[in-house]
Amino acid sequence: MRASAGTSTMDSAEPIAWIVLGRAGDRVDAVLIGAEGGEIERVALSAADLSSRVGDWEDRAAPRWVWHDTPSWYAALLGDGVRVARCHDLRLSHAIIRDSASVGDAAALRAAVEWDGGSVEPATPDAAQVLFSLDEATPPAGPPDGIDAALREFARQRSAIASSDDPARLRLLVAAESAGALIAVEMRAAGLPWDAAAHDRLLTDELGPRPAPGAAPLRMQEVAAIVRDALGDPAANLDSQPKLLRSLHRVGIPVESTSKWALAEYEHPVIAPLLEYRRLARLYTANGWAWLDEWVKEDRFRPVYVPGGVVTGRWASSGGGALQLPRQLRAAVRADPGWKLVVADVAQLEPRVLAAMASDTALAGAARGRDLYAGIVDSGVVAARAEAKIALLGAMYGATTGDSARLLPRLRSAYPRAMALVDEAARVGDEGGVVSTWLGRSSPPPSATWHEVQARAGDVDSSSGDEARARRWARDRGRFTRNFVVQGTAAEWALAWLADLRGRLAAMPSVGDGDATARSGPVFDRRPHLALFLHDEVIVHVPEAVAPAVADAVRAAAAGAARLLFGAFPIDFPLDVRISDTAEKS
DNA sequence: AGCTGGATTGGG
DNA sequence: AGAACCCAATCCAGCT
Repeated sequence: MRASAGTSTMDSAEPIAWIVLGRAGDRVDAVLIGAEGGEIERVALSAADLSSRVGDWEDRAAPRWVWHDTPSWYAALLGDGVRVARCHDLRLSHAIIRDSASVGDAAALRAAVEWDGGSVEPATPDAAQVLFSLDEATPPAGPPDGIDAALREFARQRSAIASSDDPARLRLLVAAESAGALIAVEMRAAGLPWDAAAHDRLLTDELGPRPAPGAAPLRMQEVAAIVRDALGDPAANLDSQPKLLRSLHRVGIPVESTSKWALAEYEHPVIAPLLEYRRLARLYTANGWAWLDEWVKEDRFRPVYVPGGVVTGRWASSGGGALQLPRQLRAAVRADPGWKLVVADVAQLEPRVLAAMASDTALAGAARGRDLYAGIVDSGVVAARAEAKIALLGAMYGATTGDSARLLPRLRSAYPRAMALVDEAARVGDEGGVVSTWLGRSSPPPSATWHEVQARAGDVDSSSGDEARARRWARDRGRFTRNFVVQGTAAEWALAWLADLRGRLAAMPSVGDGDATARSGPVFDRRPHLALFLHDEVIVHVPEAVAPAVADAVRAAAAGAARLLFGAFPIDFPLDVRISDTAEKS
């Protein structure tokens, strides 16, 4: 290896397309690769130089960075103020390509089981735990981080993609997934602007002052006393489901569950205060002061996002409950002084994606430029918006009973192509097959147990119980694959939207010297940045002056995502976009 | 003591 | 009013 890339790198005939990184103790190995896949140069760096060298290469060559796991490289780069435009996350790409039904030969990838694990990043924000974990005898499982392993895996992946039925789509998918990995790290680094004082006021208004450790909040105690009074039992336990159930039975409420809906069936003085108690308890335990202390530091909520954490390709989160931001708490999401939030969500993302996947021009027409459900009503398919919604959701989720199932025949005759697509996905899953999203993410195959259950039902001496169970499992799987193709493709659209938007934000001018900066870290304190992503919603934290331009960029990115996935097919993805100080929904 | 599964409520 | 898909987080009960 040469000690330095020098200037010869930039003068060489072949431009740099990829730079693969790997670790070896305190050394970082970088391998520069040309567009044709040929190795241009190998460079050894000291870990201390990594950020400045990556920054130089990024400015001069704008390569796609290839690394084993995005968080374990990119978090430190961002901390040093280095942003990169593109990467190829080997771990995430491995999982997609390995399972994609479009890949002809995935045997080599399946054999490389060392790439199957999760990210090595800690699930908690506590840096001390990272240090301790390094001292452990058994390091946390994760993909290999050396250069040779990375080069071999990268070669396997490129070869497998080339063997795919549609290499361009699969390339698009791994690029989008990798862009998501960058964005997840960036959003954690920048954080969601969170007004801890406003959150505290909200808690105090609802629950009373913060209680001493071990004590319940005052307002919860008061409501609990009313509930116990109505139960005629001063010692009733309101937090244990079985005990509460027995208490309810004693006062003549024959519920079988203590859920909100079951209780709503009965008229009794205990019901209203009990529901109020549950609401307060939920707020206190899930998003109370303890949550605030743990997850909000210096007015930033920094959750751990897990790209690709859901089988369908949706993101998951680990800790903090980032993907369940309760409506009530949106008031605590607050832009820094001189900054605004651009809050945007897509109306009816999944049915629009379905219309485009199926080339269903009738459904796309109903969706054009307006509320999709209203469009279905206007087309005379059903009488009311609520019916349109329930029928379409039922079609995508696989409802078999109730109003939704009753309305399905009307959808089938109005939108035969869209309905055929989901019905076919259900049939394939029901029969044990694998289905794929628009870009080629495939559903996992049925488990060995699933196959055993089906096989047992086919035996000559199978019982009716065996057969009923096999049918039930088959139908369950059919509903899963039915939904998988739509939810998974919607996740791909959302990734494309996010990646396009990220590029537009990076191209916007940063704030001037006299303007307010945000408390969002070295890369993001002077420019608009993504602050939250929630399946079909984004929140961008922006300098006040550029808020309208960012709102336009969010819309343009949605149009870009539609073009990227569905080309010229006429499908709209209208957004609800608000410029505001908080993230509250209208 | 620590794990798992059920119940519940929150998100899409 | 619920059902039907994908989830996370909490607490409690019951188990090892």
